[in-house]
Amino acid sequence: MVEETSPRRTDATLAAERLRHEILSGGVAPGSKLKLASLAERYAMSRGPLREAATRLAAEGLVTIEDQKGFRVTAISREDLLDLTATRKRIELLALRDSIGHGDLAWEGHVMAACHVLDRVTGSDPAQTFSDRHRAFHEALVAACPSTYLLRFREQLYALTERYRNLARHGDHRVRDARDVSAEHQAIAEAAVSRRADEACTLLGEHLARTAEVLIEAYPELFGAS
Amino acid sequence: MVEETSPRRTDATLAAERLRHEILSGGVAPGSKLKLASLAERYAMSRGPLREAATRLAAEGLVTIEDQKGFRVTAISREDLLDLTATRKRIELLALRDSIGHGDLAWEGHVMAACHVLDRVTGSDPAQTFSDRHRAFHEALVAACPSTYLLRFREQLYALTERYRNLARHGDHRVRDARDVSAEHQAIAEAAVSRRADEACTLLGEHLARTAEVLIEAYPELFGAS
DNA sequence: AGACCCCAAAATGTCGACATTTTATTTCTG
DNA sequence: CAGAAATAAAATGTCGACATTTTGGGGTCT
Repeated sequence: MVEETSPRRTDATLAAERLRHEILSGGVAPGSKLKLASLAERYAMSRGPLREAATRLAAEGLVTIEDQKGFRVTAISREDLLDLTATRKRIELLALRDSIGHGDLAWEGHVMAACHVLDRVTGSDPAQTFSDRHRAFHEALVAACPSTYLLRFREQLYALTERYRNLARHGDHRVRDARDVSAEHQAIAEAAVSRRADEACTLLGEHLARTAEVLIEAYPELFGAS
Repeated sequence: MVEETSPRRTDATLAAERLRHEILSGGVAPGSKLKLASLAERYAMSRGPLREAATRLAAEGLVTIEDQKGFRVTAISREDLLDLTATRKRIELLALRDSIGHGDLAWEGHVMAACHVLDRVTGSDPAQTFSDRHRAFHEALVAACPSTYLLRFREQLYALTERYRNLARHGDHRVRDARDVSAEHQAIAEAAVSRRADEACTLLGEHLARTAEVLIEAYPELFGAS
């Protein structure tokens, strides 16, 4: 999907990107209010663009709007994580199967490249964080899916999952996977480019489920302090 | 789904509802610009709330934003309709299967009620238009699906489809179905409440595909004047 | 005639200020 | 002292005005 970057991004767009990054990376606590006044000061702009940015994020499920009471970061819960994971699995598998069916040689190359870069330590280029490379890999897997709607939904769900992941990591660092994530990724990539759709879907499904399990275990009670 | 109606809706929310209705009913041509100035005059409010309303509608896919160039009604195309239909079919079938699996007796009642009311002529209550009842029926079918994410996606896709339908009807009236839509609805409802999931999904899938065919045929070239 | 530049009209994006609602604090009462 | 009413503080929602960008038209030069 080509990023239609406008020649000159508007303040609202810029604010949306920045705020999205803050929420996704776990910088602001779930359920906390978005005080536009302080945000406006930090971002060095008026409240107008901030309102629009928050509205856009609300569309992605990262922010909730309550009339006359402003915006607040969407709360998290065990049920939400379960629903999110289950739905993501379904959507993601549909997209993967499509992608395997439609992908050409270039697609295979991108998948293998993203998989290769994923685990290696990119010593000199920390501009691409691990989260970015991880996102790029999963995106490459489904990139050949022809349905823009499905891909849009998938992206939304991926973003929401990423927030949970970053919140868990931010909370305490004991979320270290006992599993070999690297091997899982490689197995998925190989099955995908080899056009073994059933196997790839099975592997990806297990991969997602396992990720969710780790996250659920990471939240003993799910009451974030702040 | 309980409508969390805030005690006092804000102007932006009101504008969003009104504008959504206008776009869905085919009042404004696809691809046309949303001139906020004239809209502000018609709605008797400032451009601020209008901006927010348009932003929300952009999240639902009814409006597209281009930085520095404002908002415009999302364009329509044959490919978009095809993708939309295919994706909707997938999502809708997932939701229906879930709903059949989880629905209780009350759900069965609501489905049958919505189906019964659908075709009958409600002589004295035109407040519920046919579109509303049609929407209510399809919503009742999947109402027992436990996944809020899936239902949200389904609702979005349904709305987008409804726009195409209204545009076709608005364009020229020869979009009269040769098929017996009423019978199709009834068959789906019966299969659903009888817990014959496979049959219900097959019927609903054919129903959706047939609707899309009618729409595609309704657009000879798909170049809206204006 | 066609392409280019320049300029005016219109529309967008942003800001600061005001009215209203919510939220927190104080004060009064039983 | 508890609880509720009254009040003060803060935050939201909305408006009108200004700066910037896009858009459309006219004129000029090759």
